[in-house]
Amino acid sequence: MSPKSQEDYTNLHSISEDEARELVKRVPDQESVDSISETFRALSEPTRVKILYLLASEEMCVHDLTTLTDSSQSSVSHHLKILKLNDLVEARREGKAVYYSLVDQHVSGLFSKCLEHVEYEE
Amino acid sequence: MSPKSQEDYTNLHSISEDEARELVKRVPDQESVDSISETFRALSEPTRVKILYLLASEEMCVHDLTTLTDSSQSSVSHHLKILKLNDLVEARREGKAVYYSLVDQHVSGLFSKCLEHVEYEE
DNA sequence: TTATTATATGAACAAACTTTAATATGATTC
DNA sequence: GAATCATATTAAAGTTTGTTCATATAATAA
Repeated sequence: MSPKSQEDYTNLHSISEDEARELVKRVPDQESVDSISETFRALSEPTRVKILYLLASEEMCVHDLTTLTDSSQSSVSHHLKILKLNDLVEARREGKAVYYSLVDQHVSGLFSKCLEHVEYEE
Repeated sequence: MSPKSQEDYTNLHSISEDEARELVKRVPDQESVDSISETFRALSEPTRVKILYLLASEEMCVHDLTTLTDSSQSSVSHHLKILKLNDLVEARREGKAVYYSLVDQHVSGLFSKCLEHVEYEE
């Protein structure tokens, strides 16, 4: 798991100590686990999901994102900041407007996978 | 976006009204957006991420998940409940123990995609 | 039946998150 | 430079989330 995690695998019930060691190897280290969960957290809010779906097609200014997501300007700005901090979107300024776009295409992949799951739940 | 969302696309800045209508069609309806963000929320906590990585290999009882994630029994139970409510894991009882396992393989796919992104950020 | 083991649940508290309102900053136009 | 437009930031308020502690339930063993 991580260098600091305890490694006392005596007292396991459903798996052996050896299995435990193998399984734990397949869990990313703590830093990666934290990055993964932070990324998912950035994707865990409806307005942010909408923003990313809109940006999946093309870049857009904040004003238009505000209109199309039916949220307040301030709220959209806050959400964009969170997405940016997680390297999901990037911004470029052109005159008074700031245009946001997706950083990479992994996001779209994540959404497809997530939709597959959601639809699987039915 | 959703049947209830406003559809006043006059006053857009960076895209045309027609583009707006096209883009909005590509955003899932509100219910799907909510499901997607809820699923991501379930994945947005480090202990839950670890649990899912462990279960990706094989089913496991709560006690062993508690040991391997280095969390308290109560905390793991609460997390498992959230994962179950989101149809990410399922449980079967065998004697005193309850064994949890992944519901489907989409989760592993989601993790790979997310790791790709996290590593891309570097 | 009582005790023990494994897991789940409920309440309480702190920490984190989201929204709003007000204001600040940056860029353009008059 | 003053006014305006687009976006960002800050602080405050309300809400949600995660942990812990205590306790409940379920199954088995003594």
